[in-house]
Amino acid sequence: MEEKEISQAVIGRLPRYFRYLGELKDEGVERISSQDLSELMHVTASQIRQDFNNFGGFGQQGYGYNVSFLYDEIGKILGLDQTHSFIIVGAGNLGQALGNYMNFERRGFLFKGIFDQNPALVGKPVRGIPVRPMEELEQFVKDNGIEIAVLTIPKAAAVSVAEKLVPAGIQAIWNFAHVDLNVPAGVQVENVHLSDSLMKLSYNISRYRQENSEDK
Amino acid sequence: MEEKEISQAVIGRLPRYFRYLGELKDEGVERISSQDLSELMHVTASQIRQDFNNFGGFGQQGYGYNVSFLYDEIGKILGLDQTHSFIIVGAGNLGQALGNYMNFERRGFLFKGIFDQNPALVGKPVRGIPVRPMEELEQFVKDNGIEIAVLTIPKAAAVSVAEKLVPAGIQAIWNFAHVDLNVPAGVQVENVHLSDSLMKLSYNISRYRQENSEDK
DNA sequence: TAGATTGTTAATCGATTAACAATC
DNA sequence: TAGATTGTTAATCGATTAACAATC
Repeated sequence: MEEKEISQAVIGRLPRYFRYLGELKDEGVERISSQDLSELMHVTASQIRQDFNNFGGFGQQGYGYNVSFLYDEIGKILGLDQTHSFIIVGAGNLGQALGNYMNFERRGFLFKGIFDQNPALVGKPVRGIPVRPMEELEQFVKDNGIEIAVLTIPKAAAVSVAEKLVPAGIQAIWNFAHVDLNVPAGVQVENVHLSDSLMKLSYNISRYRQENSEDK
Repeated sequence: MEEKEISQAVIGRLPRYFRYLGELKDEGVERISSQDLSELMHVTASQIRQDFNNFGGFGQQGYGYNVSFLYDEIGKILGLDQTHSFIIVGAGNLGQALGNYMNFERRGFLFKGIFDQNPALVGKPVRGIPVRPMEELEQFVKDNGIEIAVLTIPKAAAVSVAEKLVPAGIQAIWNFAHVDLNVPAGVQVENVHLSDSLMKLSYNISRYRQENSEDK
């Protein structure tokens, strides 16, 4: 029964495959070889074949991969054949921006509610859904079987909100707060630490400058 | 002269060290051993020492690491001892949210301008800075020596905007558009693909469910 | 069938962890 | 000095790449 665990390195590449295959599909491309895909995506053909084979044989010798089939299969692996309900906790700039971002819907992520502890924001509609007070958070998650909570609140608040969400039955947290959350195994956490990302960019700017001044 | 290249795996961990050290510093902690830090951060002490030693010896045998010193050093490595000017291209929900996000300033990232091709948005102030029309983008980058462009525009527009930014002298692109940008070496690109992140989360939800239904 | 291309095993590479001598 | 803890080398682990037999 014990399926071999797929490494997060592989998982991390799946969305990119999914994107390229979606584009190929839209262009009407029917089949593609690992070689052609590797040139398009700038990765090795070997890696592509290894990655896909983690999930079973999607291709055919002498033919390659059927674009549409492979696209659908990767979608299923990513769970995109199902819908996922989500709420946003924190109706500040970022929370509202994510609430208004329509593209998540297209992938089956359904925006169900948004919460804030600031009374001035409560009632304000975000994409037609009024901001709810924080007091209603746990009951709302329970009543509506919410799967994903998006945390766009300051880090001080994030830890305690996570602690409330877990017993309410949340299954996953998409964490934009700049703090590491400690949740039980079984609750998935995906961090988006924007300032970390910006720091990496900053490092690479500095490094490049240094390299090019040294080489003089 | 050839410095040994630091792997991106190491770079990717630096912001997290920086965050923990900043918190320790704020708490008034003066020194910490790799062992103690490893327990706090849930990584191995060995990795911590290896990571730091990529940049030279920051510690002292028998003592550990001076928190404040190490914090400053990592800040320097990340280029946070210098300021970086940035502009935002795309004044939609996400662009405005990032413009209003104050915390970047604290790390030396200075918000210099915001652009949009929608005439209805032009002139609208975002954190006191009026949205400029796209036509002014290149000249503005040149005139103000802008280092970083934040792309919060649809993917179709992102590729052509990047092609304009490069000759205008942009040094780095923080790319929120869901597309891979092809820029010359020397222009740093850091991608924030939110939907990819959400797909990973979705995968982990599905995987966990499967594992726990199989084990029944 | 012959050619093309996968699936998969083996080889390589790089990153992580362990171990310990150096040294504060 | 003795104890603690780094810096660094060696061992292990995992991920990537190469190679090729299987097969469409």
